[in-house]
Order: sequence, then structure tokens, then C-alpha cells
Amino acid sequence: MATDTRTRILDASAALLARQGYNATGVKQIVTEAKAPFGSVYHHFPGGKQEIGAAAVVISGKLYEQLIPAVFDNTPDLPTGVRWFFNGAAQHLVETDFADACPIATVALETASTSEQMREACAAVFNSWIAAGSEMQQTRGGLSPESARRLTIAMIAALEGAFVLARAQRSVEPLEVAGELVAEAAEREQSLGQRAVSRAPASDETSG
Amino acid sequence: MATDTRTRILDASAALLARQGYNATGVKQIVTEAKAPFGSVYHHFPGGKQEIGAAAVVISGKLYEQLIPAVFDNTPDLPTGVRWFFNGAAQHLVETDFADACPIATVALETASTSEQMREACAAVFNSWIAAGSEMQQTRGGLSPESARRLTIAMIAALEGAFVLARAQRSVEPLEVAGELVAEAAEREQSLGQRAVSRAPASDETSG
DNA sequence: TACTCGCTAGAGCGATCAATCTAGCGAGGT
DNA sequence: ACCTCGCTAGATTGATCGCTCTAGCGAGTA
Repeated sequence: MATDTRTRILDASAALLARQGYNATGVKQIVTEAKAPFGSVYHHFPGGKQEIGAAAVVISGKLYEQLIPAVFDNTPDLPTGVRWFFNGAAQHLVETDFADACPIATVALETASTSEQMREACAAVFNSWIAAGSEMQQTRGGLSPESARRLTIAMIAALEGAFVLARAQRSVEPLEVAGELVAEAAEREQSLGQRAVSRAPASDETSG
Repeated sequence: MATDTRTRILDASAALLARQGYNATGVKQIVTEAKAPFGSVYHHFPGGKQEIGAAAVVISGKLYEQLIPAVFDNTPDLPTGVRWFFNGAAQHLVETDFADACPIATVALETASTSEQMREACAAVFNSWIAAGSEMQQTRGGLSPESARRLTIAMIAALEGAFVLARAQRSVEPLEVAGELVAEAAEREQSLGQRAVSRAPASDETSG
């Protein structure tokens, strides 16, 4: 029934890193939150705090990656999905009193220049999000792989930056503005993609 | 000749907070870097680390705010200015080995939920950037106050988020993609604004 | 010469940090 | 019954944290 010690440590770490960042989260705090014995930490994670952090970041990344299909699979088109995505983020931010935004952004900035292990873990998460978003936009939006990748990167960047502004200002305005910017870009990309598809459903480019 | 102790403390703090964030920067490290006597810290800043951090954030904010006119005043039009801005950020990021991005973003995320004093200082900086960018886009791009504010917020958000991705991935691709997204939005906004201006240079809206 | 006071100077406080250490529990194998 | 070993358990280490404390320097005033 109860999850094992290792899982509890990682779950607690993921939650604490998301809310406090890396440097503000202590190993003692993690084991207290996880109701885990302190001595078990360095048995399961001989690499210490960095190994815990890297593993926790990956777990958070996989969890949040599921939000992409969860939102966009129930959406009429790409731009609407983008708007739902940003609106949902804004709503969650308000509900958590502007505490829960991106689970790894703070950690990514803190550790980008100080821990190669942590930096790589964060980069891997971002890459998985980009891959998942790109595939979604290709299959559901009819975008080319290049367009899908660029629009996904832009969407994630706009979301991350809007989180920074929103948490500092305690306002969802940045999320609304950034979301609309990306949604309008998605409208143009999708109309271009669908036009190309409907014009030449299964042929190479041969028009002049 | 030599700047006074208080100024040296703030300059050193601004540099350290930009590169390491708030929690990773110690007061001892600040006075060492500033070549300042430790005892002077709590004479000049009785509020302790938070007061130093808040003042340093504001100083960094004013310094970086000057980049907006410095770039956009020498640019042919708004979209070109946006591209120069993001390209310059990307170049600086590469030159500093992906260490120097936004001077306050890391601090903003770290302290948003733990120190009201720090959060307000960061929010004030972001607001001053938004005000400066909005005014620039109104005067140079012919945008309405509302459009200028929204485009500025979007630009800052895209830049901040692209920094997060770029530092984690050690790649300027996010800056290129996000910059292009904002530049294209600026193209549409400027063409709309200029069309409106040339159509009705000094009259109220009376068209149907 | 006395006195004030803004500032320098750094020793030292208690608390907390990440990490190491030894000790022992307890299920599975023989 | 006995042993093994994955795991629990927490005391302890040395370093560092933000901060407080007293002492004294040195320019300005009387």
C-alpha cells in the first residue's frame, strides 16, 4: 500500500523543488516531508543531493508532459488548445496563490551554471516537452516538423517567461498576453499547414 | 576615486545575484567580492540580506532598462529592433558561456513565494521595463498604449522564457525562435498602427 | 585637547547545511 | 537455527549560513 522509501523521497523532492527551488530545499527537509529515514537517503542516492534533484526533476517533467495530450486531445483546434493551456496554467497559479508554476524552471536557472548533472536533467525534460509538443502539433495541427518544433519552443518559452512575470507581479496578465501571442501564431501556422494539406493531400511539392 | 562601501556592496551583490541567484549568494561572499568590511554591511543595510538583495535587484533593473532605448533608438523599425534585441541577448549569452541572462529572473523565481520584500522589488523592475518598452513602442512603432503594453509584456515574457530554455540546453535556438515570434507579432502590430495613423492622423474613430 | 558619531573591523553566536559513520533490524536463503 | 544483506535509523562531523556584538578608527566641532 504505502509506496516505498525511494519513491516517497522522490515525490517529496519533486514537490519541494517545484515550490522552493534547489538551493532552498534541504535534504533534511526532504526526508521529513517524505517520512523517510535520513540514513536511507544516501543508500538509495549515493550521488547525494544532486542525484536526488536530477531524478526528481525528471519525474516532474514526465508528470507535466502528460498535460500536453491531456489538453490538446480534447480541443477543437490548435489555437484553442493553446488558449486552454495558458488559461489552465493561469487558473492553477491563482488557486495555489502563485506558488505552483513550472516545476523545474527555478531549479533550471539556479543550477544551469553550477551543476552539470542538474543542468542536463533539466535540459532533458525541456527536450522531452518539445518532442511531445512537436508531435502533437504535427498530428493535430498539420504542421511541418520544423514549424511544429519552432512553435512548440516558442510556446514553452512564452509560458515559462510569463510564469516569471506572473509570480513576481502576482497577476495572470502576462499569461493572458503571452498565450494570445502564441495562439495567434498557431492560427497562422495551422491555416498554412491545413491549406497545404488540403491542396496536396498526399503528394510532394510540385506547385510553382 | 574609489566608490564608497555601500555602492561596492550593491554592485557586487547585483553581479552575484545575477549569476548565482539569491539563495546561493552569501553575505560573506558579497563583502569579499566587494572588498568591504563585514561589519559595514549591517550598518548600511540594517534589513540584512533581503534589503541588500532588493536594492541590488533595483540597480540591475535600472541598468538593463537602458538597453531598451539603446537598441531600439538605432533601429529602422520595431520588428528589426526586436530581432536585434534577441540577437544581442543570444550573443551575450554565448560570450558569457550561458551564465549571464536576465539579472533578476532567478532571484524572482526563488523569492516570489518566500520574501514579500524581494518579490515586490522584482515586480517593480518588471513594471519599469514594461513601462519603458511600452513608451518606446508607442513613439517609435505608432502602437496604441494597449497594444504597446501587450506587445512589451509578450516580448519580455518570451525573452525570459527563452533564457530559461537556452541556459538549460546551452543553445541559442530558443532565443532565435522566440525572437522571431515576437518580431512577427511586432510587424503586424506596427503595420496596423501605421495604417491607422496614415488613415486618420488626428481624428477620433468615426468609421463604421 | 576633549568629545561626538558615522563607519570600519572582525570575532563569535546559534542554527543549519550536505554528507559520513556505525549500529542494528528483519526478511529470505540454506 | 544461522547467516546474509538490503535497508532503516540517527548521531555526528566540519563547514557555512545570516546575523549580533564590542572595539576602535578618524574626520568634524567646540
